[in-house]
Amino acid sequence: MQDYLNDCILSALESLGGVPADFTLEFQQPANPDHGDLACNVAMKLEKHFRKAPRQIAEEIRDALEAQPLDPDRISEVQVAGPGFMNFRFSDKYLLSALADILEAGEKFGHSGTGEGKRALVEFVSANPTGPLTVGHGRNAVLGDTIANLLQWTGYEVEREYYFNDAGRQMRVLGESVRARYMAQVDPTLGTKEIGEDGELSTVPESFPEDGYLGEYIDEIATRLLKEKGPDLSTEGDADVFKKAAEGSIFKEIEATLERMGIQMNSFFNERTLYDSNRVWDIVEQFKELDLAYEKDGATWLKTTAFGKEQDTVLVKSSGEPTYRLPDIGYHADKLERGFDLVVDVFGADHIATFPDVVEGVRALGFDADRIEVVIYQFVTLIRGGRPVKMSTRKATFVTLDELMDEVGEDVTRYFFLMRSPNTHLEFDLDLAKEASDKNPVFYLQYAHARIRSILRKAIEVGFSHEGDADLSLLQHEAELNLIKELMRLPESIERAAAHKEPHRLSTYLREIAVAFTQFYGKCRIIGEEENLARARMKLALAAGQVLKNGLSVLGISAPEKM
RNA sequence: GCGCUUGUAGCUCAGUCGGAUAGAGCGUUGGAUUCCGGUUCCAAAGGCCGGGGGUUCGAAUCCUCCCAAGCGCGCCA
Repeated sequence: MQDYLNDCILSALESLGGVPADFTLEFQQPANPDHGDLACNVAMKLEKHFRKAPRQIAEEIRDALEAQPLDPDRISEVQVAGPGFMNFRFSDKYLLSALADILEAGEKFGHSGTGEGKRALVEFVSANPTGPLTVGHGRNAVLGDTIANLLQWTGYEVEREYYFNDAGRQMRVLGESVRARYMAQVDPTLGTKEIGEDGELSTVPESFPEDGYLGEYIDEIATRLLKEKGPDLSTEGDADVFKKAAEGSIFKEIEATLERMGIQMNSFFNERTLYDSNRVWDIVEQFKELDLAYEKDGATWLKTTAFGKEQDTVLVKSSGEPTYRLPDIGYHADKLERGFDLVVDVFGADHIATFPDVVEGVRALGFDADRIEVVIYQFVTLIRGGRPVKMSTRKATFVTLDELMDEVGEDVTRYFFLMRSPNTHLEFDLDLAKEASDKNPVFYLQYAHARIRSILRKAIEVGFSHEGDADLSLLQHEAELNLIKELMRLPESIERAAAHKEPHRLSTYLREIAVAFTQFYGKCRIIGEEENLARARMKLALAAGQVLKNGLSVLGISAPEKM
C-alpha cells in the first residue's frame, strides 16, 4: 500500500514541477483515527522547495492524485488536514483482501523478506560455567533467543551461539572451590576458616579460595565426585580434575535450563580455540604492525586512545596471559570471517564501556565492524511483596533461573523479560507474575487466544463452520474493520522489532491486538447471528487467533487452546 | 572526575524517521452484564514529558548546559 501511494504521489509531484533528487516520502500511522489510516507529511517537507504554504502544496497534490485517479479498491478518501498532512483512508475492500491474505498465510503470516538471503549470528547467554544461570542471565537468554526469532521471521538465516571460556582464573577458582569441599567431605576433621566481609561471614574449609564460590551446588558436585570416583583423587597441584567435573556438571545444568525456556543453541564456541589456532597471537602482531600495540612494563598495550578512549589498555599481561579483550577481538574477527552479514551480541550493562574497544579493534584489523550490533540490557530487580529481593552471587543468595521458572512458569518468565525496553532497568514483580488475572499481561494475551478458540469451538457445536469461503464483505462494523487494521500490522511490527533488536515492541503490539479483539468481542456476536455473517466473523476471529499465536510464538510463549 | 544508559500519570512503563489533542496497564472513583469464557467490558479523574537554553513550519524525540538515578572506569571477565 505504502509503495502504491509512494508511486502515485511521486508521479503527482512530477506534474507539479518535480522534487529534489534525494527526496523520499515518509508515511506514518496517525494516532488519531480521524486522521485516516496512513498519513504523509510530504507537503511540509517541500515547503521550502516550492516556496508555498504546506496546505496549498498538499491540496495541489491531492488534486493531481484525484485527476489520475487513485484506485478506489485501495483508497477511499484523501484529506488535507492540520498544518498540511495528507491523510489517506483505506477502502473496506482493501481491508477485506488484507484479511483474506492473513487467513491464507496462516501460521506464516508475519514473515517478511527484509533479511532474505542474509545470515545472522546471535551470540547470547555466554556465561562461563561457574554456576547455575541466574535471573540476570535469564534476561540475556530470552532477549537473545527472541531477537534470533525476530530475525528469522524477517528472512535471515540465523545461528545461535554460546561463547565460553573454561581456561581462565574464574574456572581455576571454581576447581579449587570444589576440591576444598571434596577434601572436607573425605576428611571432616580438617580445619575451617571464615571468609567474607563483616556480618556476612561464611565458614569454609581451610583450603577454600578467598574468592571461592559459595553456592551449595559446589558441595553437591563434590559429593557426586566422591561417590563416583571415591576418596582417593589427587588433591595436590592444580585442581584440574575438580574443574573438569564442575564444568561438565554445570554445563549440563545450564543446557537443561535453556531447554526448559525453549532455547536451543546451534553452537558452543570455546575461547580456547582461539589459542589453539594461534589466532590471538597473530592479532597481537597485526596490531603491532598497525602501530596500535606496544610493549610497556612487560605487558602489551592496545592503543585504545586511538579509538577515543582516555587511556590505553592492557592486551597481554606481563604474566603472558591475555586480558579478555584480546580473545574477544579474535572471536569477533572469527565471526565476521565466517561470513555473517549481521553479528548480534547481547551484553549486560556491565559491558557497556568495554565493548567499543572490541568493535574498534576488529575494525582496525580491516573487518567491516558495522555488521556488529550490540544489545545492552540493564539489570533485573526481583520484587516480592513490594520490596526488592536481595541478590548477591558472591554470597550465593542469587535466585536461579530455574527457581524463577518453578515459581512463575516458563511463559511468564519469558514474557516479563520481553515486555520492557532492554535499556531500562527491569522490575520483575513476582506477585504480579504469579497472578492469573487481567493484571498480568501474559495472562491477558493467552486468555484472549484461549477465548477465541473457545468461541470457535462453540460456534462449530451449534452448526456453524469457518471452513470454505465466507462473504467477508459482511464485516462492516467499526470494531471489525478496526480489528483487521490492527491484525495486518503484524509483519511490520515484527520487522520493526527485529530492526531495532527490541522484542518489547512486539509485546506492546500484541497487547493492542488483544484489546482490539475484546472490543470486537464486546460489540459483535457470532452465535445467534445469521449464518453468513457468523461465518465471516468466525473468519475474523480465526485470523485474530492466528495473529496472537504467531506473535506469541516469536516471543517463545505458548498460545493455549484452553486455560 | 570521565564514559555509557535512564528520567513521561500515584506505581510499572509504551511513545515509530522530529508530526496533528502525549498513550497503556495497575491503583483510585463511578458504571455495565438476557454473558459466544465475569479470568469480562465501559467511563472518569490523574501530566511543566527532570530543569534551563537552542535548532525549525513543528520537539517527549535532535543539540547544549545543569540536576538526579543505574552501570562501568584493574596487568578481572
